[in-house]
Amino acid sequence: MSTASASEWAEHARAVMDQAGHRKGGARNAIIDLLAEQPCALSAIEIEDHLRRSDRSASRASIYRILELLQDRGLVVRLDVGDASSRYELIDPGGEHHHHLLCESCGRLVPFDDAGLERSIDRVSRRMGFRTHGHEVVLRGDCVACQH
Amino acid sequence: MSTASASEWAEHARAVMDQAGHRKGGARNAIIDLLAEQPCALSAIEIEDHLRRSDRSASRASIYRILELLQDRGLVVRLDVGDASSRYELIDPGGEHHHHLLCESCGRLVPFDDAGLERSIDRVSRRMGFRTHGHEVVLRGDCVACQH
DNA sequence: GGGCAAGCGAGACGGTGTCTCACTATGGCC
DNA sequence: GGCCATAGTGAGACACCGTCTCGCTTGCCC
Ligand SMILES: [Zn+2]
Ligand SMILES: [Zn+2]
Ligand SMILES: [Zn+2]
Ligand SMILES: [Zn+2]
Repeated sequence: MSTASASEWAEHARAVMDQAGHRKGGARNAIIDLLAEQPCALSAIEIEDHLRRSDRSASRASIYRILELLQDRGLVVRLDVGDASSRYELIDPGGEHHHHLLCESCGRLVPFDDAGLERSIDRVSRRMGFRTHGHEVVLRGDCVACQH
Repeated sequence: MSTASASEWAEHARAVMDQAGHRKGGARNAIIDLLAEQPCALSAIEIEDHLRRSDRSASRASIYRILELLQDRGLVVRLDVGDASSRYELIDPGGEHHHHLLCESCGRLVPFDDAGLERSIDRVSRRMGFRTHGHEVVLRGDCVACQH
């Protein structure tokens, strides 16, 4: 998620919302810009804090409302790693996505991607007869930095 | 999770707790028995409800306390599918485990397992240099019954 | 049986996420 | 540009899950 592709995503997101008939919105623009420059997922509370410290804050209700809108349009994905709060991150319009290791030592979320893993998921999904719209993989353990 | 292996697990769980120096406990026994007869994961609130309707209820504090104990001993696994509450299910002492499809139509949790998926997870974990203690895979979509 | 610590219950508490409702801003229309 | 309908937003009340405290109960060892 380089700076270039990040602002690309922001424009893409705004275009999608515009095309869907939504008016412009200050809070929504601020959230889109914030998400665009993140390397990985943010919780709703983290978004609230970041915005409060910037020049454009947003109320909690708006944050959840906007995140749900962005999810419905396929612009953002919500992921739950089980630490009492969901996190949100942008979806690459090119279809690329990644998964996460939750480090039990430092608590950080480490992204990774793997084509073989994606193929396995597709395969088992077909074998079971599911029609899947998405999936989530969370590893728990120690990241590279935390293996003393 | 047949009835036979379920009661096996209950005995196994009680033996592990006993060997770890824990005294007997009524609430703990009730929770172990309840988990043993479940085909898939239950939330803490569902456990509370089930027990309240039975002849041996347990307070919420005890439920969470006991579930954490069982987790620490590797008898139970907690999984989060993102609907605002964690769910708990027993771990097969033979090492077998499964993953889940969360059906977006009927809301049910459908278990499945797949050796290829497990291999992929091991492989990517090694490739990234993680030391993992566990993992979670959640598919979202429609189960077989919900594909009109 | 007596004593003590583990096990447990009841309820207060905190944080995340939802809901309502009034206010503000946007874009179409004149 | 000015008006209006309504989408967008903010503030706060609210609900829920999970945590914590603290006093009571129960199992276990002597
Ligand atoms: Zn990420
Ligand atoms: Zn994937
Ligand atoms: Zn299950
Ligand atoms: Zn697995």
